[in-house]
Parts: sequence; structure tokens; C-alpha cells
Amino acid sequence: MNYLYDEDLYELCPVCPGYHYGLLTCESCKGFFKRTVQNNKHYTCTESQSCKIDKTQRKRCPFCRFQKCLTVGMRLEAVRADRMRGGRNKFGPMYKRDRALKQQKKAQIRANSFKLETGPPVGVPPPPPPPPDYMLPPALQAPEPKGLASGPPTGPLGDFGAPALPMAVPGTHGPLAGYLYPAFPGRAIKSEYPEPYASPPQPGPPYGYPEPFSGGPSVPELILQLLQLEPEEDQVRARIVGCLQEPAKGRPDQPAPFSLLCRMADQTFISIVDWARRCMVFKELEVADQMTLLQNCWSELLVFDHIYRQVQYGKEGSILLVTGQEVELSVVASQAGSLLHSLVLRAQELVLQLHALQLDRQEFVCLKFLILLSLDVKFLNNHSLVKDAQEKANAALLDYTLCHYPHCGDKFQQLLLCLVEVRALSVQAKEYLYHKHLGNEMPRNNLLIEMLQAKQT
DNA sequence: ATCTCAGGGCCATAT
DNA sequence: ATATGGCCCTGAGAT
Repeated sequence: MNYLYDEDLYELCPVCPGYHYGLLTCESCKGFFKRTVQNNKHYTCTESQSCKIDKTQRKRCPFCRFQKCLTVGMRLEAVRADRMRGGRNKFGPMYKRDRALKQQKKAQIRANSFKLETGPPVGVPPPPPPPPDYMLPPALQAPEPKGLASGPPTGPLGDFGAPALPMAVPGTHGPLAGYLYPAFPGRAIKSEYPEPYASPPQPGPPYGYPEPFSGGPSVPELILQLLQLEPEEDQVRARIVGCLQEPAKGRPDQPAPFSLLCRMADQTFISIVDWARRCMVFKELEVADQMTLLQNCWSELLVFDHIYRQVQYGKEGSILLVTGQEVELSVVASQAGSLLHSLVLRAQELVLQLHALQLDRQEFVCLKFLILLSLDVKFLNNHSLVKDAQEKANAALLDYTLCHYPHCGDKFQQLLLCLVEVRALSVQAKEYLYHKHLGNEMPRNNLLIEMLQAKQT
């Protein structure tokens, strides 16, 4: 008999916290994962791809359940294409480490239950800390994949790292410092959560499971940290909707929808700056470097924010605004003007591409971080910190994609290629903004125009 | 040679 | 009708 029902062997399943046997996961998640991979199932999430997955709710969203399976370290390649039964797979060392950790946990639980008989109740002890070193998965330790393991040749971001715009990259930040601070009253970039809407540091990962699964290939530490920094979509939405409900101080002659759109973009940008300020590495930088980085990437971060919202939203015929409003593309076509319409359509193409690539939340946060740091370090004072972070983020993304999407070997490169398109889109978006600005169509005190102008000085 | 355990399949039950 | 999940079979690698 292989399956033991001895209570001592009941342990938490890392996917849906609950009991399972001597296996890596419970039978239900094992079966679910197997069926999903074998039958090549594709699910979609009706929410924001961050559904809570636990024992009672795991059936509600197969998409998020499968994502969680991948996140905690279940491996696609462990499902055999030939369906051969029996035998052992090639992840011996990984499972050994996991088993060792389980043994430790078991011993602790035993010791604890002994204490229960002799002393006051004691909570379940925390699991042993994961190994301090984030170990590269076997795929990276092996000689292949050629050309990937060593990273792109021209710096961590390859060509993406170099500014594509002909505009001068600010070596000095005099003009910017002069405008960004007034634009953010009481908002020195390094301040410590003074804003009412700024999310406080979150105690744990945003998902249902409290700890990253320590035994499996798991998710690189850097990505886990980035996931924790992600603001709650609901909170961001609530704050922005609240801001937009205040009467506009803009020009009365302006069409209300466009003015609203501009304020929405401004508020989204403020959320992005908040995120950046909480971001590791970025928050360690001196303000001048922070400014330089933000000047370089603000429009790309805005574009990428929009793009990822559409990837999650998943409808082709309409777009989802940060406020939660859905706008039909036909409405965009008829009301937005041709420039904005073509911009939206071009963005939708990238959305489709990323959807096909199955961009997930882990990759999204890592790409966002790469965008934030995507500047040749020669323009910064603290070269080493940023360069090191760029390399780590690239390695984390490569590592994650190889580990969790081994069937599409070049996902890493494809994702970086998408960033090139994000940059191109952001250039087009800035051209659009500038066009509106020249036509005197932008609301007064618009943050994005200030960013645009600061960039050009 | 025997044991282990992580694969797969089956099928009653749930949705 | 389809998905779920508990139970059992299988067989390469470990002992």
C-alpha cells in the first residue's frame, strides 16, 4: 500500500492548504494538474487572475488553481507525454530536499503533540526557513539552453535596455526636480507611506498561501517580493474612482470624457510612482537616480499597466479601464479620434500576443520591474546597484519561464520582445500626448504633459 | 531481490 | 455531460 492514512503523515498541501498524503500535493490537486496538462486545457479567469485558492474554493476558478499549481512548483514536464506508468522521474534531488523538509516538519509536529500532553497548547511551529540561496533550477544548471543561460549579450535587457527615443536622457535632473516635487505635494519619493491610499507593507504574499513552497522549483525570491509589492487592484480602483468623482478643475470647454481620461491617466501614474517608491532597489537609490529612471520609463509603465489589465480582462471587443469601466472598441473608434483609436488597436494586438504567450502575474511583475530599471546605467550615479538588479531580474524571469513554461523554451525572449513593442507603443502614446498638447487640448496641470516636457528639456 | 514512491488509470460522486 | 478526487496499479531507481 503506497498511500498512508496515518495522521502523522497528513501535511499541508501547498496548493490548497489542507491534508494530503505522502505526495507533493493532495490527490485532488495532483489529479487536477494531470488532467489539465494531459488534456491541454485552457481556462480563463472571470476575475483578476488572483482568486483565492484554498480547500473550499479551489473549484471556483480552475485558471487561478492551475496558476497556483505552477506557482508552488508543480512541474508541467512531470506529466508524461507518453503516459507511461510507474518508474521514477528525473527530479530526484528536488523531491529529496522536499522530503527532508517534510521529515523535519513531521518531527516538529510530533514534538509539539508531545508537548501538548505535558504543557500548555503550542501552535504549529513555523516550517523551517527555505534555503537561503535561491537555487537555479536544473534547467539552468544544465549546459543548455544555449544562448539563454548566459543572458542577453548587450547588457541585461539586450537592446531593450537602450533608450529608443532620440530625446536626451537626462544626465541632470534640475528641471525634473523642479516640477516633480510640486506635482506631488508632500511626496518626496523616499517618503514612508504618507498617502492615505498607499498600501502599507503587506505582511505576506498576496495569494491564499502563506509561504512560498520551499521544496519545489517554486518562484524566484525576487518575483515573490515583487508580488508582495503589487497593490490590490480593488484599492487602486477605489482610490482613482474617488479622485475622479471630485469636480474637475479643468477647462469647462473641454469634452468631459477626454478630461476624465487624462485625470485617470494621471492618477494611474501616481499609483505607479507609489509602487516604484516601494520597490526594492529603487527605494534604495538616491532621488536623482529615481527621477532619472522614472523619466525614462513612465510612459512604458503606463502602457504596460494598461496592457496587462487587458490581458487579464481577456475580451477582444472592448477594453477595461482602471476604473473598472468597460469600453467597446466600436465606441473608441467613433469617439476617440483616429490617433487614439489606432493607439488602442495597436495595444490590443500586443494584448493578443501576450495572451497567446500566457503572460502570468509572476512574469508581469518581473517585466514591470525590468521596465522600471531599463536604462543604461551610465546615466545613473549608482551603477552597480541598478546593474545588479537588472541582471537579477533577468535571471529571475529566465529562471521562472524555463521552470514553469518549459514547453515554450523561448518565452523569455518573446517576453522581452514584447517589451520592445511596449516601448514603441509608449513612444506613440507620447507623440499623441504631445499632439494634444500642441493643439491646446490637454487639461491644465496635467502630470503626463509635465513629464513629457521635462523629458524634452 | 526487495522496497520506495511518483507517475498513470479507473470510476463513483459532485457539479 | 463534464469535472473532481479518492483509490489503486505500475515500474525505474534506490537500498
